[in-house]
Amino acid sequence: MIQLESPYFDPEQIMESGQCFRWQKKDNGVYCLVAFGRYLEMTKAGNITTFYCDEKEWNGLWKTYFDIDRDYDAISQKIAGSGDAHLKEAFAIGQGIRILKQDLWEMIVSFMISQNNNIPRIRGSIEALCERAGIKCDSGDKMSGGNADVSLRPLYAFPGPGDLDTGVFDDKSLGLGYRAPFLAEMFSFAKENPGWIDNLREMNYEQAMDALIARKGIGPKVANCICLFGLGHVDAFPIDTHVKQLLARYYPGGFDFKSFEGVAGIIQQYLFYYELKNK
DNA sequence: TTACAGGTCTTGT
DNA sequence: ACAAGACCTGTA
Repeated sequence: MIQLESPYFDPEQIMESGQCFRWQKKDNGVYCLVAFGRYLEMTKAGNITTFYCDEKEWNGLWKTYFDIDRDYDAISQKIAGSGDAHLKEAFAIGQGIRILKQDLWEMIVSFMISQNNNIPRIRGSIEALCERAGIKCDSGDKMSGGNADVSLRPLYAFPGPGDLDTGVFDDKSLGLGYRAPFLAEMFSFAKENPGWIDNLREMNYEQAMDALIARKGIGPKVANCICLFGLGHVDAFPIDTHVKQLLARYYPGGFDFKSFEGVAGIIQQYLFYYELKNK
């Protein structure tokens, strides 16, 4: 196992910050997730988070996924030194949030599903797609305490572009609604153009935004989420219905983006989380 | 019944 | 360029 001591890591807050849809909290307080085809469990006690994996897997995969190398203390100090009282409040509530570096393709599909939708249905649709593809994730033997509830555990890897039949999206039980044709088109496009995804990784923020928005079913908000959570462009600042409301209410004179250049996307998560907590 | 959910597309000006 | 209106569907 791996242990991390930091006030800037909280599984509960990350899970509720809306950037990931496949994390789960089990009855015994264990958090679990599937990413990049791997299953992982975590627990938190005080400022110490325990990850149930070995050092090789930690260094090769999760360290990047959890954004471990970023200096969140510097962000904390930047916020403390700002004159933004609302942001300070938000950070006090959600300082355990991090920007996950998630699988790019998974982010594209997940946030396409998220448009004009609610969290429970988004999660249901995503999990249903994973089950439909039926690719077992590499999990097995690493369950904390050996008491994992298999019925709750996400068992399937996220399907790649070629892992689902195009007809699957017509199935109403997936709950995709009017987004189904967008997704069918994206899956078939990505399958026929395997270089498209890799090219996105080589682009800067503006280029990636243009390439993403060119696809049907991806607008500015979804593209920003993909840039932020899948490409690590931390200047991306997704403006959804909640952020729009919060900006109008707490920043009527305009938000000071210049002061937070280079971390705007992370700031957005604190604000978003705080807004949700207050509703 | 209506409104809303981490929006986007299409159409009309 | 910008403003409506439509859109699947579960939940309150």
